[in-house]
Amino acid sequence: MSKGLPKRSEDYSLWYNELVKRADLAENSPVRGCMVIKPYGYSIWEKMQAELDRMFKETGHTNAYFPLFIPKSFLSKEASHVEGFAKECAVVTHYRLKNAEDGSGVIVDPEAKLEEELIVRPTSETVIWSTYKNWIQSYRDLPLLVNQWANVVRWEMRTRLFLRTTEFLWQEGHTAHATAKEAMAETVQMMNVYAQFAEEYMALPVVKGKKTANERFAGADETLCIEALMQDGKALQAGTSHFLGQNFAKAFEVKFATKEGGLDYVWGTSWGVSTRLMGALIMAHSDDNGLVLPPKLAPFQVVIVPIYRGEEELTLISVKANEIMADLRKAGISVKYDDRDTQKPGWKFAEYELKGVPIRIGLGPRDLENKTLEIARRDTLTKESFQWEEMPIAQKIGKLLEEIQEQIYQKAFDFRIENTTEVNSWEEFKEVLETKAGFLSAHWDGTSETEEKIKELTKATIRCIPLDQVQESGSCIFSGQPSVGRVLFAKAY
RNA sequence: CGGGGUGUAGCGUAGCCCGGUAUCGCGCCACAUUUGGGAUGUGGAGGUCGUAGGUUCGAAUCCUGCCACCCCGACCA
Repeated sequence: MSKGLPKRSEDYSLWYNELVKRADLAENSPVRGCMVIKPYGYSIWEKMQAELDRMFKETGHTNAYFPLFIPKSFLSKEASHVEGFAKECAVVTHYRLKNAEDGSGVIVDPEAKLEEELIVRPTSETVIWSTYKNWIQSYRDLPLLVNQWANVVRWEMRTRLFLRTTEFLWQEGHTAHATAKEAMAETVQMMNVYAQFAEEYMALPVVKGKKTANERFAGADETLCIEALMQDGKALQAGTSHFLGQNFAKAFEVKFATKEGGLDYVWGTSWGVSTRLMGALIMAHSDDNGLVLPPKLAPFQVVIVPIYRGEEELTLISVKANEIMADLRKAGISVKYDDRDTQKPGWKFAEYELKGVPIRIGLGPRDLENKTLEIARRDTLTKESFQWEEMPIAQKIGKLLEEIQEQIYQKAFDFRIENTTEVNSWEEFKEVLETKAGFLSAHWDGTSETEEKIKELTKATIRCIPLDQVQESGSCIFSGQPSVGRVLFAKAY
């Protein structure tokens, strides 16, 4: 039992915030809305980065880095883009400080005003497309497949650790193509990469879909997304992939000589996932005892806790523990041996449960005598006694890790199925939303007006038009107008 | 940015209404006994009471501004 971690059923938000802090993932910083990502939390992010980066490279992308600052004029070149981001931009107006004459400290030097203000990037489309103009002349320069790992700033009204912070870390892919078809294929491909990552590594089942015009990225012609369901029944947009059409190419005059000898604007995409995925990971699997991490993303997959009285016992146990560690590491399993004498075993058990370590091995004199190990699973909180002779330890643990990865996915998947409800009337819609929440699969007439009205009345939005949407005729739950298929509604983070 | 709430030691808090220099628990340090689910005892350290002003002989307490955090709206990955 974790000491005083709030219960999910009592106060989900409080549970989330406390968990993030107590599991040493992140904490608030002195700057409003910004967070310090602590070493344990950052290790998880690094694991995510490593897998995503590998997947991006396997699909032909390379990394580059563009500047943090964007000239103000760039932002206004694409009309809907500036409209979407203008209200949440941090602006640099001066480049120097000086000592106040009254000795009260340091002040902004009014002499050092910038001629053109700089925007701290909320996203990098503009600065990247202004650069692409110089990189692209011919169809031979295409496709251009670039990703960058960066921080961005969006001055949000309300922030929450990982889910919405003023500054966040992310990756943004920006590609340029000769044809719309190719760009669209890229957009779809990257959504699939995200979905695969979420499901295989985060053990997070997602719905792949298309955003409605209302929810689309500012400057995109089409936005694809992956949507996940959290334990409190709210949806979380976990990643987006945008088909930009020729919007940014036109705004930044990016033309290329076609194979046929013509001149055309290039077609673009952009796609990103952020540290918000950390929030999704935490909320999807964790319980009232703390974090539950999927083995594929855990900073260490196994922790060995020695149980001993006195130096001699510890020495004997450590010999066996080192042997186990060597075996596990040889099999590619990450393991930590916590032989600190400063904390007691019970304390360590609780601590590693809070931190979500998938497997804990207890090793004491009784085990040495009986040739056993105590193996405890974080996801089910069950313990078993393992005989050394039963099978090689690396094989045992390897199998168990796979099983855990699979089971937490399955648990989240079952949860999503149970919490996806088909509704067929406005009354039913409102009732299910209030009593059960989750995804509501319902007919919609396809108009923004209806979507807005529903949002206004219930706070629920259309999370996506699922890619696997079944074509069936029905009538809109709100307007009664004809509809060709169901879309997913939910309250969202 | 609007409404509500909170801010006192690393963390959680009492004290505030009714002004007199801060309570308790956890944690921390030392020693001893302990170690298979967050040990026990004894001793000890640690506080510009979020911050800047104001009122007062005197402010954690009363007043004002600011900052941060939480909840509810509007905004959003």
